[in-house]
Amino acid sequence: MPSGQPATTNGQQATRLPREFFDRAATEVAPDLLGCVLWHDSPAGLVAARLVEVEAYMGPADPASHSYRGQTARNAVMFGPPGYLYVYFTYGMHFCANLVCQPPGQPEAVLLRAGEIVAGADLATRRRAGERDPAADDPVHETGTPGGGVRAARAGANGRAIRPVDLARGPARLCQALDIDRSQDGLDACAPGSPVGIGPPSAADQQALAAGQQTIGTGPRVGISRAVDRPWRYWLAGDKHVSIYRPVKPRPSRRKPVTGRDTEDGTMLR
DNA sequence: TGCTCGATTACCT
DNA sequence: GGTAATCGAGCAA
Repeated sequence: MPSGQPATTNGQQATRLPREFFDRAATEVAPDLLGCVLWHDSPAGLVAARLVEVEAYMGPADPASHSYRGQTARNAVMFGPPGYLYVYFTYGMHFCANLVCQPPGQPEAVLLRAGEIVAGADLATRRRAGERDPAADDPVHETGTPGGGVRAARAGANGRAIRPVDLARGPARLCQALDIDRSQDGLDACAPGSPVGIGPPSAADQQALAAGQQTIGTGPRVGISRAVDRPWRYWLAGDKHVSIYRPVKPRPSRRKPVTGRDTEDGTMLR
């Protein structure tokens, strides 16, 4: 049962990052989020991930940001107060989660790209394998996950085992492991009682970072075609849970078939 | 209203 | 390494 303020793996109550933590530029918040623990306490159980990779999106000044073109129904949460979860749907089948930064009206956010599952690994594995949460038997949830059926079919097709390192390695995988979708859009990660929250790094992580044993890598963001020169991606150097960097590649056109006549060379333009 | 593209992933060769 | 899957958002006409 969701308690809103879940116990950690050692039974203690989790501490949430304060809202002031997010009331800064996304480029300042992003590296500080590395090592922090994001959790979702759903009806099916608690899953928590230690963040190892994030990206900063800087609002109207950043052509790669969803808020670059102004406020819409989709990105409205970005324009609100800091510490809220902004979840969007992309590629027809994936969800990605962000944490909103800066005060209302300054739509900056940090994309959560990858993490290490530190609690609820069994539940996360089942979700990643395409199984629906047993507790999520309401019809809205059942149909509210576009692509879920595809994923389930694919995962079930060959029963390929999901390696623990791959459970939350990638923004969409992270969302799937934590069962985050558009129904979590707009949740307050800082509010006591919220099913989604984020806490500070473990003592070991804090020590390692402070002592310089753990360093932070920076580089260009993944999968974007604009503002590719800005090194606003941050990760824990050497961590095996960091996703694989793939520069964006222009896709060939996918024009729908035209009845009667194709193009000269037979290729289907988009 | 129709078209294009996308902050991705899994599968196949 | 290449590509299919899949559909919502945003833009142009």
